[in-house]
Amino acid sequence: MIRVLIADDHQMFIDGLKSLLERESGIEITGSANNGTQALECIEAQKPDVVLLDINMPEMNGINTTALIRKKYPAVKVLILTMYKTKGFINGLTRTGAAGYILKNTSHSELMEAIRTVAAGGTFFSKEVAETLSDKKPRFEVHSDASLSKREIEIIREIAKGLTTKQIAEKLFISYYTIETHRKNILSKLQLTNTAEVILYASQSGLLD
Amino acid sequence: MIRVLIADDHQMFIDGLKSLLERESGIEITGSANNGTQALECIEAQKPDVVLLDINMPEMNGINTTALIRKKYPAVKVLILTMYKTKGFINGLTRTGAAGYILKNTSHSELMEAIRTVAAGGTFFSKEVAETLSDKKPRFEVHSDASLSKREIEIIREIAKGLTTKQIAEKLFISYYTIETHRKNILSKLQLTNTAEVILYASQSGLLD
DNA sequence: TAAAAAATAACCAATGTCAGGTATTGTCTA
DNA sequence: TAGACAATACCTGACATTGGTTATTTTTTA
Repeated sequence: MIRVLIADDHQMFIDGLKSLLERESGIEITGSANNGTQALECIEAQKPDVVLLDINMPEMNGINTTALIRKKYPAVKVLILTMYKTKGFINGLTRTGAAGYILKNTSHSELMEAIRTVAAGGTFFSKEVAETLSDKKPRFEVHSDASLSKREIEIIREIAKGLTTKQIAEKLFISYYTIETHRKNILSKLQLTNTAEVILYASQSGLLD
Repeated sequence: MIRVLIADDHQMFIDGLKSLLERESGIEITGSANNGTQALECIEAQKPDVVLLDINMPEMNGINTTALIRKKYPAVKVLILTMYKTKGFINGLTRTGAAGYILKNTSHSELMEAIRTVAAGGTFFSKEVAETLSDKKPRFEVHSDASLSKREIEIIREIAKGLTTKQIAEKLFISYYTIETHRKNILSKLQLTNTAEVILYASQSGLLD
C-alpha cells in the first residue's frame, strides 16, 4: 500500500485527484494540504510514502517545501506536480532532492507510473521535463541556482508594480547600483534575459501572490 | 440528468474532475476537450447542458470560446472554471454571457451547487468572484483586453517570450517602428507605463498561453 | 568561529524602451 | 459610403535596462 499526500492550492484539483486515486488498488490517500506549511504538518501527522506537491502554492513555494521535506523526512518521496516547465524551477527542485517532476497535462497512467516509481525509490520525469533537463548548461557557478533571495523577490515585486530601478532605489533607500546588481543577479539565476521574462516567470510561479 | 462537458488543458485535472463528478447522481460527463476549438466540436457532437470551461487554454482563450458557444449554441450554459480572479477578465466573460464563474480553489459541494444552478437556468459566482465584481476600484480599467486588437495581443505574447522590439519586427516581417507603435498603443490602451506591467496584466488575465 | 551567502555599491558602453508626434493604407460596419 | 478602427511606417530625444566587472560589509549557517 502506497500512502500518498496531496498538496495543491486548488481544492477542486485535490478533490478530483483524490477521487481518481482512490479507485486505484495499492494506493491510499492519507490527506491533503493547501500550502507548504500545511503539507509539512500533514507529513508529520500522517507519515506518507509519497507527497504529490504543486509548486505554485501561496505562503511557501515548492522549492522551499521540498528542501524542508528532504531535510526533516528523508524517507518521504517528493513528486512535483505542476503546469510549468520553467528551467529554473526544474533545476532548483531536482537539486533539492525531488524524486520526480511531472506536468499536469500528463495522463492518468503516467501519473500512476510516476507514483509507483518514486515510491519504489526511483526517479520519474515527464518527457518534456527530461528534455528541459538535458539542455541545461549552468554558466555561472554561484548564480545558477534558482532560489532567489528575499531581497531579490522583493525587488521583483516592485518591478511587477511598474517601478523603475531608480524608483525602487528611492523606495528602499538604497543605491541605484545595488538595485541594478540585484536585477542582474535575478536574470542570471533564472537564466533569463529581460524584465518581461522575469515578470512572466514570477507571475506563473506564484512569486507575486 | 445534467449532461456536462469538461474543457481544460490539463488532462490530469479533467481525469480527476471526471472521476469526482461520475460519482454524483444526476450528472453525466459527455466528454472532455483540451482547448476551445475541441470544446466547440464536442458541443456539436454531444449537445451537453453545461460546459465547464477553463479560461487558461492554448489556441483559443476563454472569452472567445464563450462568445462562440453563446452565439452558436444559446441553450448551452457556460460555467467558467479558473484560477484567476482578475477584474477585467471576469467582466469580459460575464458580459459575453457566461452563466457562472467559479475558482479552482472552491470546494466540491460548491462546484456541484454551481453546476445544478446554471443547468436550471440560473447564474452562479464564487464568493471571491462576486466580491471582485462589486469592487468599485478595478485594478485594471475598463480599457481592458476587449479593446486590444489581434495584432496587439500577438505582440504582447512575443514580448512575454522575451523578444525585443527588433526581434519581433524580424519575426513578423514588419518594421521596427510598427512594433514600437503597437507597444505604445498597448501601454496607452491598458493605461500602463512599462513592459513589466503589461506582462503581469497579460499573465493574470489569461491573455498568454 | 570560519565559511558561505546575501546585500550593498560602483562604473560604463551598448542596447532597448517610452513619449511625443505625423501619416498612409486597408477593412469593417452603421 | 462615410467614419471608425486596425495595421502599417517614420523620426527624435529622453530615459531605462543589460552585460561585464570588481569589491566591501553584513548576515546566516554549518
